[in-house]
Amino acid sequence: MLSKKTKYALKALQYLARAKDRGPVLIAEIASNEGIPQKFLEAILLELKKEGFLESRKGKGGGYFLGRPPESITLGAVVRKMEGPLALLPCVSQTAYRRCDECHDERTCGLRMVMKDVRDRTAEILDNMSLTDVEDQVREASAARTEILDYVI
Amino acid sequence: MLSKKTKYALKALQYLARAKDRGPVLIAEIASNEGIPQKFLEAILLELKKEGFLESRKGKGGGYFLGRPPESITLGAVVRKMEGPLALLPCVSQTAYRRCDECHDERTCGLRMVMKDVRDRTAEILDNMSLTDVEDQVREASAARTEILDYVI
DNA sequence: ACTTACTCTACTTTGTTAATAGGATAACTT
DNA sequence: AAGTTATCCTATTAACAAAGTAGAGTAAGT
Repeated sequence: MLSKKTKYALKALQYLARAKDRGPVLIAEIASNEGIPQKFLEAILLELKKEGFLESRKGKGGGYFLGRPPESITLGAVVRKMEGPLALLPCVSQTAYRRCDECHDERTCGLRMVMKDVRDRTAEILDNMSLTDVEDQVREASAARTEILDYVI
Repeated sequence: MLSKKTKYALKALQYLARAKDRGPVLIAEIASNEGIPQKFLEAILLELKKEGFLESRKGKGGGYFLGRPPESITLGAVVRKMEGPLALLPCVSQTAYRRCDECHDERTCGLRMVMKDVRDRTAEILDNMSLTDVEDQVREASAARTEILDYVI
């Protein structure tokens, strides 16, 4: 399971992607609209800023906004930053490889082969899914729902 | 990442799958061969027994052995038992669904759609991978390695 | 100067992970 | 029946991470 911190980070980024033409957005606005504790969100946004995902302005008219175009921010990058490696075992992580100390021979570890497969598929999905892609999916899904409703009515 | 507990459980089950024609195996043997703290492993095996994956006999000649045929024990089932749901968000878990309290509308949550996809692919791999399948994969990989060596020599 | 809003440090609470210690119980052997 | 073997069970622990909270500091606009 993703931690709440990671989920909050993703929600906030999506919010800011949707608001990208409105200028800086207040932490308070994101917090209240997305149901995130404000103080906790402050820390999260700061972390995202340090990574370059976000920028901010202080004082009146200030707030947070995307630091890079939304199509260049992938869920994979965000999850890795907040949660750590996608892999289920250290020995199959691309970004944070570590040997399993109990393992005799990595090359013939069955568990490793399976978990590598899981990691690769997860990475394939998350690394190819940008904030823009997510919004597009939402729009498609909403459109499909509306069509169904039209048909029913 | 999987917890060590889960990894130990999987290693122990694989060990017992390989030893399935040798009768009961001592906790101490598994612990020393797989590099697992013995007392910790005791608790893990007990848990696996309660779930029906294992059976045991006490006293001399006793030990642990598989409670079901190895082809019927999937990595998915073991991971779910030891680690909890495969899903990255509670709202996409098949086995332990729970609403995300901050979420406005589950049907149009972009995050949910993506994470459902990740869950489904993970489940597809792990639920179709039995202890026997893992061993078969290992054998295949070893055979391939040997062929390459033969070729090189 | 005043207000606004992000920034930073420190702390708390709660829960989980990864064990360890020690005795109880069951089964087999002699 | 006594002794040995090996699992079973309860309790405790240290270390760490998750999910916040409190409060003062700093930069920017009016």
